[in-house]
Amino acid sequence: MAQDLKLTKNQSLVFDKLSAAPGPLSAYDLLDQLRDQGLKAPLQIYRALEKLQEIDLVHRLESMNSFVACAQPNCHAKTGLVAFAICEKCGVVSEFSDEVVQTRLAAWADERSFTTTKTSLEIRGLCQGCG
Amino acid sequence: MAQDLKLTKNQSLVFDKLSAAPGPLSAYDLLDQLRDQGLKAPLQIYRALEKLQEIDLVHRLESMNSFVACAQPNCHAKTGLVAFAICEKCGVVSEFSDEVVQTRLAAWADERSFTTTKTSLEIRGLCQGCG
DNA sequence: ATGCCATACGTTATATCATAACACAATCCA
DNA sequence: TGGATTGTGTTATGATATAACGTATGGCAT
Repeated sequence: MAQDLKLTKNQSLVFDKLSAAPGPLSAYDLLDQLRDQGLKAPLQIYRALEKLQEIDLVHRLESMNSFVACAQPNCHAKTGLVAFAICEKCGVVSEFSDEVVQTRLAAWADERSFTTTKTSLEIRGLCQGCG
Repeated sequence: MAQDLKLTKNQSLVFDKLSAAPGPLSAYDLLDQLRDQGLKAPLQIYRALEKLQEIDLVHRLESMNSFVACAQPNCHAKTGLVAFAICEKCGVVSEFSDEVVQTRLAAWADERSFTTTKTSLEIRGLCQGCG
């Protein structure tokens, strides 16, 4: 509910749902949960998600086709690297960032004149509680 | 065509196609290309891919729902970390591995008693030729 | 305010990716 | 040789994502 200032109605609905959720949600999970508020079609969700990702309020988890609210808005998205640890049992996602990894990958890219636009780093496994 | 020794017919067909391809292929790309050889249903492809991934001959690119043959079979899959740089223009995928990144992620996990089963690391952008 | 432009919205249809469930065949190996 | 495991073929269905179209809304320069 925080910085909804610039957000449109659909974007706010989607962001608020994601923020309140205990774990990642798929686009269709979101759609199901937002039918009450008048959303009816997948595109309404996907468009909101697209915008939210652009402004780094939401991240997409590539390995599970789902989405999470950013844990620290305006924080480490700027660093260019956001990483996730995903518990395959309880579904909890931990977002983190690591300078060393980031630097290392930047060096790899630089050596090869590779221009990075987006990096996704996802660790799957079992969290402390579930392991 | 290399170590097909243990592979079944479908697995070989899929692996050979992927090995010969200049870039990643989706399951349905593979299906289209293998209809001549008698494959008819998506499941035949997915099952072969599943097995090939288990034995580390094939990797899945999470960020694009497609698959590549492993560049160095029996090599850095063992290290527990395989990374990919994907050119969004020409589609070329570079597979690499990095000890430092791997160590760093292992440390992160260890500190939190997170048991890693699989890590995916994908860098998207433009390769030297396309940048 | 008026007009323009960019962005967002709503809707229908369709494309793309992936698995469930079931029956049968091949292979391993005790 | 027979039981277990793994692979196969097939049909059906589920899940994820985008194309294409027209309308509406909001910022902002004139």
